[in-house]
Amino acid sequence: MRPLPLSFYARPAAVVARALLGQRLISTVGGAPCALRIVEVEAYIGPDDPACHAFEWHRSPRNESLYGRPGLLYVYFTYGMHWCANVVTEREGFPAAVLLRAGEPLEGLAAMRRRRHRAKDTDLASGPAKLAQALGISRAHDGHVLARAPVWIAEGPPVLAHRRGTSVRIGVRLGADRLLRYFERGNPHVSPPRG
DNA sequence: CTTGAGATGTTT
DNA sequence: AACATCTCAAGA
Repeated sequence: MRPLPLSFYARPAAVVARALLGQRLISTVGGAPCALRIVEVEAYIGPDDPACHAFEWHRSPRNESLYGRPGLLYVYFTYGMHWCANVVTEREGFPAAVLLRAGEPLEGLAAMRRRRHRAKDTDLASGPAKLAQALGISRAHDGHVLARAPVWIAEGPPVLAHRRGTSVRIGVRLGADRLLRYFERGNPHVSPPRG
């Protein structure tokens, strides 16, 4: 399927986050095509956001991709064993991104189950590290342009506002006042809490 | 359904 | 010491 234009990502991170709900995330890592419908995301927005990895313009080899052009993948390693995938947004030089938190499996279920050992379908990609693992995304894909293989996003039916839920971001202490998590309400592939 | 602990390594 | 997490086991 045809990738979204890179101009899609050159907007405020919260706008891109909401627009990403319902889009199709595709991976051909490892050869087998896999596709997820994006059902949960979070925005991390710039040097004033204490939960953003680039708070106060912090810059290091780890988060270099955050400062790149919109449409790049920012992949980071966390908790000693997990990878998480973000989409860089806004403009080059301004660090803002959308964390891809959960997806509903559409294609390539066998390959995703292989990478996710014993997972039920609602456990294949219902969390950021699960999603990255299901699609085979890791360090090798940090800085990859989301407009070509092996990872890209194609157009899908958007999640309309009345089906959308909003909450604080999961697992963050600083910046916990901001409502920057967006998800499709009631979808069992969203990570808890699903309300 | 919930809670709690352990795994594991990079960054601060 | 904290961390944008997951899994398993145990309890309600």
